[in-house]
Amino acid sequence: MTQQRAEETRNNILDAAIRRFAISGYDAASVDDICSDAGVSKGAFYHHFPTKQAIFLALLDGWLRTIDAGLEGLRQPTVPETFVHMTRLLPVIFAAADDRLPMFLEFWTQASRDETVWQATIAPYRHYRDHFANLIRDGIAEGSLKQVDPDAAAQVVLSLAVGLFLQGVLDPGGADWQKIGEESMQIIMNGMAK
Amino acid sequence: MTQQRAEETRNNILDAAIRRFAISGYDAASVDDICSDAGVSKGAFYHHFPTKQAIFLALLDGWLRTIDAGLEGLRQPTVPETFVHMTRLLPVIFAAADDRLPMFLEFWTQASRDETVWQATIAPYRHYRDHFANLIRDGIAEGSLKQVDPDAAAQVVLSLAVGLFLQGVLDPGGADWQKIGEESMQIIMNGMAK
DNA sequence: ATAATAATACCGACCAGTCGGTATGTTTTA
DNA sequence: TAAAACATACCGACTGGTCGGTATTATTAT
Repeated sequence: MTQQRAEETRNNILDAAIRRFAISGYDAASVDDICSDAGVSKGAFYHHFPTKQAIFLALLDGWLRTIDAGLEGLRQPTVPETFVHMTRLLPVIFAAADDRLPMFLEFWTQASRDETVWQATIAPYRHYRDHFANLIRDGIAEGSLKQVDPDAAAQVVLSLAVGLFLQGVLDPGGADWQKIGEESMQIIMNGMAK
Repeated sequence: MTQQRAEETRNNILDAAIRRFAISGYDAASVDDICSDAGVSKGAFYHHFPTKQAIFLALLDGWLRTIDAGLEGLRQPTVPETFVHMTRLLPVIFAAADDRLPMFLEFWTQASRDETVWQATIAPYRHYRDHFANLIRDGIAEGSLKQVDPDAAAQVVLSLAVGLFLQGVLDPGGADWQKIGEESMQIIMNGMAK
């Protein structure tokens, strides 16, 4: 029960920051905004986070953990099935974190300009690519995929995922993204299947 | 020959704006920055553009015209070949407009928050999707593609393009994007080919 | 158990500087 | 000379971050 209040305050600040960044963007969202939204003073803010960027990185870190967790334990009988099954994550992601989605654009935008943010944002994608590449290697080994270049193929999957995600964020009503996602993956797996 | 000087000034402002937005982002790039970079006074700026957003939209408009122009006249003997050939645009886009690329992130970020920018940024993607869908319909008609849902398949292509582009912007050295692009499209076409 | 002490959490006024935009004046062009 | 093009000076609102000080909680001594 030590720092219960402190942790609550910290979470309030994080939640408010998500909201504000999503609405106004990183630059436009002022620390004062975040504080008043969180019902907390500026002093409290700078007690918990050294800079404005620090809270941004904290949010990013939380997101990556969420995705990592989602990618575990969805293995299916065959590798192509596993990939297709993966698209089931899409509606979950979209639904469970509706207001957070614009944050990703913030992550990417900041990453293109700030080396620190870049390291924290982009580097993990290479981790996902490796993950996919290993899956594809398994598929080749089990005979369900033909002998494609695993790294290139993994990149294809990753690009598609990123593209789907970005469009889903920007144009939620533009298509049935769950359906598109599943069909996309199906087509790609068709193209690589033996 | 009336407004020759005026047009030159206008172009200087536009060029400087591209540079500044790419470096610092829309919010952080100040009008003063743009003006001094363009070697022009603030009065001149507001003589040519009513607001800061107006110059942003002007840049966006120019970009969409460029892409539209690039998509013309690359028709190949068959539809799958046409799509694969399309990936040849990638290095051209990347090379010819290196410093402008981060601007796209700005476009997307702004679009997620501003209805006006959204209309100007996202709506055109539906236009591209229709373009792709028509191509796919042609492919089905000519017998090179099997009977996929044209709209869904077009969305796949578009998502892949967006994903490739975004990753290329964020991580230029992370992969050989030209190669990845070509192989991706190849895989997708394999998945849809008859 | 309780008082004393120390550490943490929090407050809000304040700073120096920046922002987009305007008002007004000067120069260039037709 | 009238209008268009450009320059300069300036405004009020707002920025991220600091700082002196105050509650609140945890630790230790008695």
